[in-house]
Amino acid sequence: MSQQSAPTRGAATLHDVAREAGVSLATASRVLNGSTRKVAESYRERVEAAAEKLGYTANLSAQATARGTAAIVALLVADIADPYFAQLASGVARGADEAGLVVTIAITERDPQREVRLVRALRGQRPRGLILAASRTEGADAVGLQNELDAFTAMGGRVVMLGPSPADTRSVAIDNRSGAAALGAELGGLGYRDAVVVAASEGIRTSDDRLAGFTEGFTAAGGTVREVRRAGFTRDAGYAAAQDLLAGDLPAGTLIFGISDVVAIGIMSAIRDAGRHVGADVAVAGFDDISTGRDVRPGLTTVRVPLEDLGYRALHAMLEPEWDATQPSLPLEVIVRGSTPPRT
Amino acid sequence: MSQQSAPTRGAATLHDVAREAGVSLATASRVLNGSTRKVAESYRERVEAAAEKLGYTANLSAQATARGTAAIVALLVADIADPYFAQLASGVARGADEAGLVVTIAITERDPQREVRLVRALRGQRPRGLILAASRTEGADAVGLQNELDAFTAMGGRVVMLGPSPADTRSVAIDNRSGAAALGAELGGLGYRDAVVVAASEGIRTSDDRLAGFTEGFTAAGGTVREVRRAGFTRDAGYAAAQDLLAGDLPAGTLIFGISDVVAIGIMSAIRDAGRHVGADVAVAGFDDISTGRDVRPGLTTVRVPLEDLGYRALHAMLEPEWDATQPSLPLEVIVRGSTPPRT
DNA sequence: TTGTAAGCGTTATCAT
DNA sequence: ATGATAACGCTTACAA
Repeated sequence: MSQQSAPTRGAATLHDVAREAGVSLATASRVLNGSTRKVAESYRERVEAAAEKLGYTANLSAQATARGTAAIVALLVADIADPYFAQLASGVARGADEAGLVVTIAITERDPQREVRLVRALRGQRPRGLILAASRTEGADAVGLQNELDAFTAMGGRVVMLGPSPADTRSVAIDNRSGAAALGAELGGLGYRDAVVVAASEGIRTSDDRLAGFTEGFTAAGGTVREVRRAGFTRDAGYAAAQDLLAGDLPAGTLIFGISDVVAIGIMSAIRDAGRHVGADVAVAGFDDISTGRDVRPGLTTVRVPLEDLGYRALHAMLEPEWDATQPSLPLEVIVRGSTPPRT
Repeated sequence: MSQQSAPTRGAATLHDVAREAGVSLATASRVLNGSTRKVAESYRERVEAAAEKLGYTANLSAQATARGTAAIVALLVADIADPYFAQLASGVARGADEAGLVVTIAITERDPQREVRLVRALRGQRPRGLILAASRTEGADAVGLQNELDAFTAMGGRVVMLGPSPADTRSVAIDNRSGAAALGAELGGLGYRDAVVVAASEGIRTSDDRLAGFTEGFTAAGGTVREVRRAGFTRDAGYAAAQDLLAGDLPAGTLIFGISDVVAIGIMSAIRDAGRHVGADVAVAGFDDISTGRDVRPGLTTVRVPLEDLGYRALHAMLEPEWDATQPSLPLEVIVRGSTPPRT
């Protein structure tokens, strides 16, 4: 029945239901849409029957206009095809579903300007909250974003950031630094002595923290970070960086730490495409433990971040009436797999 | 600034803008929100200045109530963490962005009943359209869904299905059958003689078509499908099925065709965890060409489906005023990688 | 407990 | 070209 778009109006309205049930609009509203008010059982039944009969669904937009806020949570991610964000989104969606919220998703494409525009546009939905994954929190772009976010909170919206965030912003963070330090220590303990880090550009907190942590842990365990390569957070950036690295002379036994699993997986592919062997020849480690890491061979050594959970918690951080900034960080766990065999 | 929710109404309204600019509500509306009507340059400027000054953003809900339809497209996927759906979603998001639409996403968890509930809930948003990926189109559950969808189209909404769909429904489909046939033929040509297919349950069109096509092509090329294992569309289902298969006696040189790449990747992992070798020992092929397939080793032989593109096209199929059912299928291409080396 | 009616922020019709 | 003003579908004091 995809006939040429009919007069648009077709759905049964609350009005229709009320008439059908022979009650007032108010009564119908009270029984159908969450209200604490009581209504007589007989009426309730009639209204429900009428609603069912007419196939009534509340018009969320109208509800939102009347209430001033919509049962929506908006999620901003860099790239939904990236498993990292996809897993995060999955957790957000689960939490939202439980809370009766609809999830609206927007893709920033890692473009800060675009992100600002998106926030502004999403603000128009009057969502209950905004969840931002991977946003710049420093630098020139950050202030434009912050203005937009302030406008949003000023009108009663809640903002949650995943990862590092300004002091007065709700956030769900992990301790990138100590996680990376633990990874560095572990790898040092395994006998690795030379490492190259493929990181994102300086000024990106997540990257900076992981780099600093790793260096700290690895150095303490007797290793040396020979070089830091600046790439992005994508698989292809990792691939390219590794390709470049391999073109020079990369001593066998070197460890490459990719700032995220996605990057690390790109690195692994580059190594193999260059005819070298991941593990025995060049070791690789990542961070996040995205599910793909289980399926590549050798398995990718990494730091496990409960991504789904993170998304779920972000949603709840948004729901919470009061925000307690002193949230415990989520547990991080080093997972050693075949990509970093013990060096003896 | 997450102080206790301030005066709640905080955002500047069109009314405010109009007053600030000293024009009528109507004029302000005409300037700010797409209207073909003309308004004098001097007014236009004043309104725009006022809007800028006040940080005005149109209230989409109010707009939607007034217009009767929201600038929203709702997307239903089984699981957003699954790369197949994530890539699809990515294309939808891109198209929506270009068209000035917001994407709302809902997760069905492969539960038909849940899907019906979700469609009903989403209907409440009065979205411009609904894009369904991987829905049952037959069986008892399908009728409940169809009712819900009919109600939606009756009120002017558009429905697009990805994959097989009822005759009068807009859809973007690929020719699973011939793609799988081409794959089967190619693999037969490579020298494979015995295959096991890990499919989804019977009655799921996509699975049925791929199975039928593969069997057809493989048989014609001189091979035999020894067995069909029923699993699901997930990585873990593939893993489990393969584990089971390997527990019996699976002759070396057997080819396992996973009904989708996600399944095939699970199969590959199971094979390796069982201490056997993918490729030389047991060959594996999949379908979809999700990006992960590039990063596993050996690379996964598959049929390339332009997923991102598919999502993008679905969005456009929704936008199209008239729907021409005779759309050409998207091109499918067999990609042979290391998981199915030539058998000599 | 139930109903009346005044909003909510926009759009769109109809005069001017 | 501009401006009143009646919808849009729903919520929510305030009455009854």
